[in-house]
Amino acid sequence: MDLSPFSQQLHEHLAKNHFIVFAAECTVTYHGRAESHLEKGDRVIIIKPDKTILIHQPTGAAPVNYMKEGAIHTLTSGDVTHIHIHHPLHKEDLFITLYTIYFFNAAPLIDAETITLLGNEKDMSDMIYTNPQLIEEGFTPLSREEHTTYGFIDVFGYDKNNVLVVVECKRYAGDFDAVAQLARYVERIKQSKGLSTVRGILACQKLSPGVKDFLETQGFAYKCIEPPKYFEKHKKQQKTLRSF
Amino acid sequence: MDLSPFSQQLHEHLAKNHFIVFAAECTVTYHGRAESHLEKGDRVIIIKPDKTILIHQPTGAAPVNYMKEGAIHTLTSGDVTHIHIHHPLHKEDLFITLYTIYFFNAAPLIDAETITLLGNEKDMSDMIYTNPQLIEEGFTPLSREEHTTYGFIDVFGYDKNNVLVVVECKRYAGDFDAVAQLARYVERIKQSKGLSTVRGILACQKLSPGVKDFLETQGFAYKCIEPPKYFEKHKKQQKTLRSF
DNA sequence: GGGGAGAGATGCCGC
DNA sequence: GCGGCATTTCTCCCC
Repeated sequence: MDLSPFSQQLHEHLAKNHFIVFAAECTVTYHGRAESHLEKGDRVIIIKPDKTILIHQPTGAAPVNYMKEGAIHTLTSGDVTHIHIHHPLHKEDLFITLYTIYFFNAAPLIDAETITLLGNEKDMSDMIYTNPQLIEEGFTPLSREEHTTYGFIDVFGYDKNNVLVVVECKRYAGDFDAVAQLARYVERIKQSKGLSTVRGILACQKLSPGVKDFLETQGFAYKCIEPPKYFEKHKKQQKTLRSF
Repeated sequence: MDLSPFSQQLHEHLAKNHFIVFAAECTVTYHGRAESHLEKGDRVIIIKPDKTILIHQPTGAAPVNYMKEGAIHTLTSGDVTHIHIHHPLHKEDLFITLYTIYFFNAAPLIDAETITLLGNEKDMSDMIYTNPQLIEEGFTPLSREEHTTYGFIDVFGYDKNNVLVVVECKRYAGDFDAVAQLARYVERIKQSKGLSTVRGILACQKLSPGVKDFLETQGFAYKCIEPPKYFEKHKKQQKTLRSF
């Protein structure tokens, strides 16, 4: 049995590892970490050169269904086209049935660039290493060892009285989980170093409601610190012709 | 100054709230919760009817840049086309410069369907309500109160000795954070009810390494439970013609 | 609108 | 590969 003209076209672009984008009326079923089903509707389907597939509805930022790199795509066509995407490693299956194709495009896209991102938690702990007085007067960070047997500690060092201090950074609001993390790290440091006193400081822009009390109950402190931003803001908007 | 033919086309589809998809060689800069920059390369850009924008590189499941619903798109064109996306509520800005357009498509897509998803944590706690013996013999769940002042407790009830039990469900591996959650809930229940003894049970498929000891140190128990799956698995693969 | 918590989270790094 | 942890997490739901 031959494939339909559309399936044949899709097949050829898949074989060439093209970036494929099309809009279709379709149904979608997923079996894997969970089970999902989506009745007939219009969606945009993206298949990347690495065989990542994304299915987008007309609203929302997240794909309604997807499959990550490493899947095997299989086509079947009769009155309608079926795509079966199987991921052997994750033991997942995605079944798409295409009823109407609204548009179709594919091209061999090339992109060697990697995004540069600044203002994350790593930048925050870097800033504290460079400017330890942001935590408090007399704070001396130890040489950087992020991934040690002690755990994944953002910053640690000694205070002016030579007491070990563990600092947990959060970009925005410090929540209960952040306090739980800090408690685990302080406990691990105490055990591994055989110390009875280790201080814990939560460094963030603000605290979630109720966290301040919880933090103090545990014997820890809060230090207000904002994450760094290096790029200049475009204060002056570009001269524009039309807006939506 | 007039817009270029491409900008004019884009402008019209934006005005009509169409689902827009195009591939372009472009640069992208973001200012907001963090700062990012991406040098010239080939990407696929999606603009949804709700003005959500997604920028995808040829690999990976996550968009390299994006802006959620509620943004204002502004076009400027000369030798190249600039799109400025501004989100007044989130105080975010995205600047895209388009150098080459590889393909362009837009259509008024309609989708009234909502995805049906099964096998999540809610389904798991529903299953425990219906089959309380999964936790242990004699366990009696109380009426469902997910969002109380105590917090967001998955299941709670009495054991055969009339001792209050808090159950925290996890779909896959129970980790340190799950134990911390359980501890918070048990503590809040003890305080609010004035009880000295409240049991805590972590219900999940398996435990992360080290969590078993931590759980027992805190005086809590582990119960192995798998999340429910309702849809039949497609055991028999469809007859296929070609695979990738 | 903001906070808490789950997610088929994704992605990165280290072991 | 699995595990831990940040994320411009996203999304839902409730206050």
